[in-house]
Order: sequence, then structure tokens, then C-alpha cells
Amino acid sequence: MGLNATCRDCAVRSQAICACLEGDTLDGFAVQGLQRRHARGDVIFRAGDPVLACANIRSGSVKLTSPTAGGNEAIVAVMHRGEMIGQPTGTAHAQDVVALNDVRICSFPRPAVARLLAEHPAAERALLVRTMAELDRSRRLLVRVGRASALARVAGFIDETARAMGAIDDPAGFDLLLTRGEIADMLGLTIETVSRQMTRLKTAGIISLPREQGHSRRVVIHDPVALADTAEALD
Amino acid sequence: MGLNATCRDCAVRSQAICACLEGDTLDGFAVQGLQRRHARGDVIFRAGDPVLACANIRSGSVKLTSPTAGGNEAIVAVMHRGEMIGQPTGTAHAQDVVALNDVRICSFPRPAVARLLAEHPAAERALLVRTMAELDRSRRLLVRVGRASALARVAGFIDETARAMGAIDDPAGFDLLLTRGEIADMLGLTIETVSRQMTRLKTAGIISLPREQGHSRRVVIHDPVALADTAEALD
DNA sequence: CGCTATCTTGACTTTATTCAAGGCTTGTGG
DNA sequence: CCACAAGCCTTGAATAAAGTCAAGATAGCG
Repeated sequence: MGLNATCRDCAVRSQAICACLEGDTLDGFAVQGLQRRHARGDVIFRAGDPVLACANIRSGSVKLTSPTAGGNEAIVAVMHRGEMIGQPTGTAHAQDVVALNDVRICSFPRPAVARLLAEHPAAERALLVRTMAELDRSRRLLVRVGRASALARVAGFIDETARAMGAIDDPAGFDLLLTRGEIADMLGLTIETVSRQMTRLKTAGIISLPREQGHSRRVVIHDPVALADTAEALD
Repeated sequence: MGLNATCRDCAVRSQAICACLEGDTLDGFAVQGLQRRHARGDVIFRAGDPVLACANIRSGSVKLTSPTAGGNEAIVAVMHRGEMIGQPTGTAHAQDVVALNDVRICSFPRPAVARLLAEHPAAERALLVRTMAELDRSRRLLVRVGRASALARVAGFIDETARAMGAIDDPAGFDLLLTRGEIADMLGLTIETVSRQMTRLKTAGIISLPREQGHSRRVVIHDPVALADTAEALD
């Protein structure tokens, strides 16, 4: 990574940030004191607040929400283990960042990040690559929300979530993370419409919704190909 | 800018790219041989093609389109004078980039850009800041397409285009750049719906559509405040 | 056990789409 | 110069999709 920081603590921290930027979740680093935990619903960063730190997600997932006029929140992204949250180069957070389950993050104070980015081009490059990937993801979601039917949107959301959690073929299923209301806020639909489309997918035998004890939002995908086809169906 | 390249030509080119990344349109630079012109409809970059160059828009505007299954294209962004097109760090273009009017670009071969970014952290930083701004723009559009009514979407599009062209208060009006069909492709609506909402805005006295000779897509904004209010109206 | 939040389902309404026709512009060729 | 064709825009009527309103079911929690 080509670090040349002098202070050992700083070097460790730089290595840690670099590793984060390259997708590591820091499990191999000794980064005591910067780790934080959050429970579902905790606001990790709030839109408009000054950027005091940015962070790497060590485990768990978060949603990014834009508070809109009229109560309803709009969810613009869901981020998972290994991804960076917060705006290293901005002055204020653009969205609320809210924990979706038990989340462990590794938080870096803004000055440390700024110093690292200033001193280590590789870190800045890694951040740039990540940001471009994020832009791509945002545009894919934009196309889905703009052009797909309610059924295709919901199928696409399930498909994407399953892939993000590495559970597309897991017979035990996985947790959807979002409530029906949150899915609706992400896809530009209503709670009722999301629920109806889930029922349709279930009736078609593509998924099942076991609704087990303590896993109320569990989904099992029976036919990943049909799910993907449904997600890509034209309008 | 802190350039330390040795070759004069390279230094000039580096300065030019740097200036671009900081929002300049290169009018002050001698960058002969890299300039290109395109007419409306020309495909400047094609999705999937390898990235041979990226470019700065010296004048005119372009659209970024994702070809979707089923003929319809989805427009994910419109970019204007001073902005960068192409993916400096990617290997393939993610979208088609198509000229919306007479466009002059200043094109930089990929190796030159790669070298500059590798050697000059300030350039990489500028690109990062731009990319984050673009991500922000994409997410705002996502919220609009996901949650706003057809009328609010169209009002928002007109408002945003006017601001981008610096014509929000121009009594002479400005050119919308996109056909009704393209606006529909950007906002997730149909041609007919876009047309009807334009008519509503006209009937309400908020805009007029002069339809002059040779300026078929001209719009005059009579009441910018009402336009912005309409764009932000909840659902 | 009862409270609350979430989810599902049904009936009805609203919104935007689809289908269809016609008008305006622009450019081309007789 | 005019007629005609092509593309773009507008408008109307009918249809389909998703939203709204309402009621009940289920699960989690004190």
C-alpha cells in the first residue's frame, strides 16, 4: 500500500482506512477505540449534520434516506458489510444513515481521513472507484424505479438483496432487512402494492415467505432464474 | 495546480485536464487537435465500448442513456458545458453518451488521463468531488421519479434544465434540449403524459411555449416560484 | 393478556397509460 | 412555389395500473 506515515498509530489507522476503501472489513486490524455498535433504527449520521467522521461497515446493513417534504422518507440506497458510509470529501451529510439491524462500524474521524486521502493517492483512487460504482448502482435503481412495473421492481429488489447477502441460492433463505413500508419507500410504491406483489411471487412459486419465529422478514428463493426474469420484464 | 510534468506537451495537456476537472471549459488553453464537434443525435461514446478517451464539454449538452430491454431507452442524466463525460477509471462505458445539440468537446486519450490522475492528486480529488456531486444529482432524480406526481416531475425537469442553462429568469426563455419522448424517458412517463403536464403548466400561466421558428422546444418561465413549488409538491 | 406495529386482502378511486386521431413544423422534390 | 411526407406534439376516449380507504390477521413485547 506504500504507507510512509511516521507515527505508528497513524500508520495503523491509515492502513485500516486503506483496507476499508479496498473492501476489507477490518477484521484483521487492531483498531480498538474506533468501533461502534448500533441497533436497528439508530441514526448513525443525520442529513445536514457536519461530517465529523466516516465509517466502514464491519457487519450489518444500513439505509440511506432523504427526508422529503410530506413525512414520507425516500430510501436512495442500502449498504452492506464492507462498504463505506459518510462523505469523506463533503462538509455535510447528504442523507440520513440508519441501521437496519445490529450494525458494527469502524469510525474514522474526518481529519484522519482527510490526511490519508491527501497523502496516499491509492486511497483516493479506491474511494473514487467505490463512488463510481455507487453512481452506477444509483442509476440502475433509477431505471428500475422509472420504467419497471410494480412486480418487476419488487422482484428486482429481492434479487438484489439476495445477491448482496450472498443468499441467492441459500435454501435457508435470508432476511429482507426492510419492512414493506421501507421497500415501498425505496421503490416508489405503497405498502399495499409491495405486499400484493410479494403475494404474487409467492403464489407463482418463485419465493416463499416462511414467517418463522424471530425472522419475520425471511424470504426463500425457489426459482432464482424466474425471479431475475420477472425483475427484467419489460414494463 | 501544482504540476511538475517534464514534457511541455504533457504539461499543457495535464493542465488542460486539470482545468477541465475543476470546471473550466478550456477556452483559455491551446489544446489543438483534441477538439471534436458533434451534431444532435451523434453517439459520442457507446455503452459497452472500451474507454479510449474521456472528454470535457466545451459547449452544448449531451444525454446519458441506458439501453433497456424492450426498445425504450432510459435517460439517466443530462450533462452540460464544463462537465466531464466518459469513465476515467473504468474499462467500458456504462451508458451511451449522445449529443443533444451542436456539441464541442475536448477529448483526452485514456493513457494521458490515467497518467495525470496517477501523478497529480489534485486532479484525482477534483474528479472525486465531481463524481460525488453526480451521485447526489442521480439520487435527487431518483427521489423525483420515485415519489413525485407526473406534474411535479415535469415541473422539476423544466426548473432544473432552466437552472443548468442559467435561464431561470430569462424573459427570452431557453431551449428544453429534449423532445417530449426524451423527457418521458428521463422521468419514467409517456410522451402523452408529458405533453399534458406541459399544457397544464402553460394553462396555469407558469410557463409559455412560444413555438417559434427554428426553436421548437423553447420555454419561457413566467413564474419561477410557482414552478419550483409545483416541482416540490408532495405526491 | 392486551397493546402496538406490521402485514395481508378486498372494494373502490385516482392516475397515468394506451389507443386513436388530428395538427403543426420542417424538409424534400416535383 | 406548392404538395407531400416524416417527425413531433396535442388532445380525447377508453383502459389498466397503482393508490387509497377500510377491515382484519399475525407477530412481537411489555
